[in-house]
Amino acid sequence: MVKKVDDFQLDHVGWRLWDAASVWKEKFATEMVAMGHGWYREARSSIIPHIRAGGTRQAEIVERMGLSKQAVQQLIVDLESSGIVRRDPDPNDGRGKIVRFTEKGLAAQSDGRKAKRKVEAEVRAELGSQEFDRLMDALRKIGSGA
Amino acid sequence: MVKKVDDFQLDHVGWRLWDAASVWKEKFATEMVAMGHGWYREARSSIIPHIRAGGTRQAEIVERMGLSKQAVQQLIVDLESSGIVRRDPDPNDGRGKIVRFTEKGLAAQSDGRKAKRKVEAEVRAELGSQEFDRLMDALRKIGSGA
DNA sequence: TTATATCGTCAAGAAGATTGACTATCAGGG
DNA sequence: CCCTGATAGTCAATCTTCTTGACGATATAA
Repeated sequence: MVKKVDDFQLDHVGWRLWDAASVWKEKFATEMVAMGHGWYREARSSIIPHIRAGGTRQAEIVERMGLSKQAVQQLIVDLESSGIVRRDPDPNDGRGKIVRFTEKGLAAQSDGRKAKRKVEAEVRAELGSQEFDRLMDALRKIGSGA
Repeated sequence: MVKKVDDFQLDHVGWRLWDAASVWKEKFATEMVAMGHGWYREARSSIIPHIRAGGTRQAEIVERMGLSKQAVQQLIVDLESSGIVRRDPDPNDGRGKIVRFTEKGLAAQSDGRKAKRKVEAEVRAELGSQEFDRLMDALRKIGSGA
């Protein structure tokens, strides 16, 4: 199925942003699957960039992602059962847990970066370097300010 | 809750596009609610721009939206029970149904256009007209081609 | 007229996220 | 040292959005 715009009222920034973001996600997911990460799914993978090399506390991931702690937990549990991350108790806080990559997780993270670079390079080629940089500037301006 | 980027790996086109699209959606929803459309929710409202003044066949909406026909139907049923649209049998095809706006629906569509213009104007003001136009060009290039 | 395809519907369920209720732990003030 | 209140994580139930599967009715073409 193909989305259409033409004669209706869809040619505005909001839709264009969403559409472009969708294209990006699809390309990225395709790359990840091609690299053998069959477990890859949007929601799960959205956690990955929030885990530091040395591990990140669950509460910090919650804060960073802007989701409820329960939602984040469910995603982490899924990633855990897929062998992407593991959780250790926080030595400095008996309540806390630290989320760390497993070997498999580190590989996924590395492939994720590879996929990101590849898709980004495609977009840059499509637009030209200068226009790409201008796009990024504009997006940063109208984004959430992060 | 606030999303964060800083020292992680989130400053790339995909995330920026998604983030900017999120900001847009939130602003738009806020406008709609402010105009009294309490029924407004993202999924439901995504149908509205696909209904023509003279009505649109359900099957055409399905094709345009790129969702399953069942998903589209559920959204239409919801809109119907909120009094936004009604459905008449298609006089030219005993199988088909034509989705039309009610009075309330026409008002919502009109307010939707108003909200769109308002939010778009905000973004244009933030970027400057020239940069805004360049952004739109770039987004059209990297979008789904519609 | 008889296949075949299309249009819409009903039902069940997966995926992602939410809210509410609860336990364990921490940190600060008496 | 012991309350009090805030924080970290968990468990359970539920909501929204969308999917797949099965189906009846109508259209189209051989």
